Amino acid sequence: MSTTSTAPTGRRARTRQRLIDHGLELIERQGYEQTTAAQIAAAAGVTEMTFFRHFATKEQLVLEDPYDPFLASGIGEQPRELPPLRRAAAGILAVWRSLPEPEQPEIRRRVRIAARTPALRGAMWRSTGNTEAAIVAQLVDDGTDPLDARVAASAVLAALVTGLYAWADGEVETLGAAIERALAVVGADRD
Amino acid sequence: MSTTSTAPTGRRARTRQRLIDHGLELIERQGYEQTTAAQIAAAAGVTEMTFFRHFATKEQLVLEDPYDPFLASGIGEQPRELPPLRRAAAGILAVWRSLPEPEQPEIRRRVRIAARTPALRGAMWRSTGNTEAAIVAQLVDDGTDPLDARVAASAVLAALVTGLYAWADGEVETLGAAIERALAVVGADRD
DNA sequence: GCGACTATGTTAGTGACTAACATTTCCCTC
DNA sequence: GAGGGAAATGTTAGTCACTAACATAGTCGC
Repeated sequence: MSTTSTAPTGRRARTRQRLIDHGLELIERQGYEQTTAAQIAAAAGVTEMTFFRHFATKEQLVLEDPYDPFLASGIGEQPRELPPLRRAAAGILAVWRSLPEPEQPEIRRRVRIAARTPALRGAMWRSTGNTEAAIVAQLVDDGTDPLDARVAASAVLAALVTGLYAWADGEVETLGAAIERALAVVGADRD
Repeated sequence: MSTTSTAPTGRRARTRQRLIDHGLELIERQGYEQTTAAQIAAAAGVTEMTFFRHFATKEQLVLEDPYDPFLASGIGEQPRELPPLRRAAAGILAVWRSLPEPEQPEIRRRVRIAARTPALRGAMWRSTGNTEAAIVAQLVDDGTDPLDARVAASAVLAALVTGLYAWADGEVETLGAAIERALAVVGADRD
């Protein structure tokens, strides 16, 4: 096997990347609804069918899960006396602070498109499913009632996504600042 | 003008009601994706075109905003010392407690369908737009920073919707109990 | 170079919607 | 209780997201 496990370079990977590049550019220029899958495919030098073989839906071209179930991993280290919402928020904040800064320009481009496209704002919630499940599992593991855990997880992710939108729109300088503020509102630090 | 402002009974209203009745029944029996707009229209004795004249999208047949911007009206009466998330949660809880019990069977039917249909879970967030805006406006009016207000509003609504799902799925006995629990998790009462 | 496998192309279809125009049904007025 | 005009619905012909079945073309190990 090749050692370049992080950046595959086969034919399929190249086609996929062309679809992403041309797709995001077209969508930013013309808007999401005004850009058809066929257009993107043509721009990438490929047929519509091939587009859908790479992305099950048009949404997925934009919403390549920017979320990460890994975010939930810090929750277990938070004091159990805290109520679930604050434990979740504090745990995510701790993980975030320990992470290297991610690929911001690419993520921001995607989030900005999602923030401006009503149809995608809804889809964004679906794409957080894995992360939400991970947060719920972690909270329940630590003894939280399952319903309370689901409520807390959805609230924390809603706050996070809202913060991301603000960052993508330029209301907040850095991604880090947006996340810190969003999590503060849901009680990551004591209020 | 007629005095029956609450229950229109014209031809259009009757057609709309037939579409809702047959639509919800078909969808509950066969699933949302498996039920086409044409099927629903035929069951209601009209054409597909008429269906879309009553509901801009198939989603809207199910998601006739069960949310109410009126929920935001109690936020102004909460103490301003509270952080925004808790003010929003406490305000909504206060309004809820002051309301008469709504039409539960109909709402529950809709929420249950939405809870079981991934495509609708995303759409549900879009349909809370008005309520979210009302909460944000109320918080900002009372002096909250706009970004914090948006984060708090989205978190409160996420909690509410998650509670509603649990109620529709039968995990919580009453709608009231579901709402109280969901709002408690986001700090409606002191923790 | 040659097969096996993978990536892409072709064709034909379904279903959610939209636009433009024709037709029916209701209801209000005289 | 006709008649006219608006509201409600029907018809037709599309576009676009997405799917299925089968055909072709690159690619890679050997």
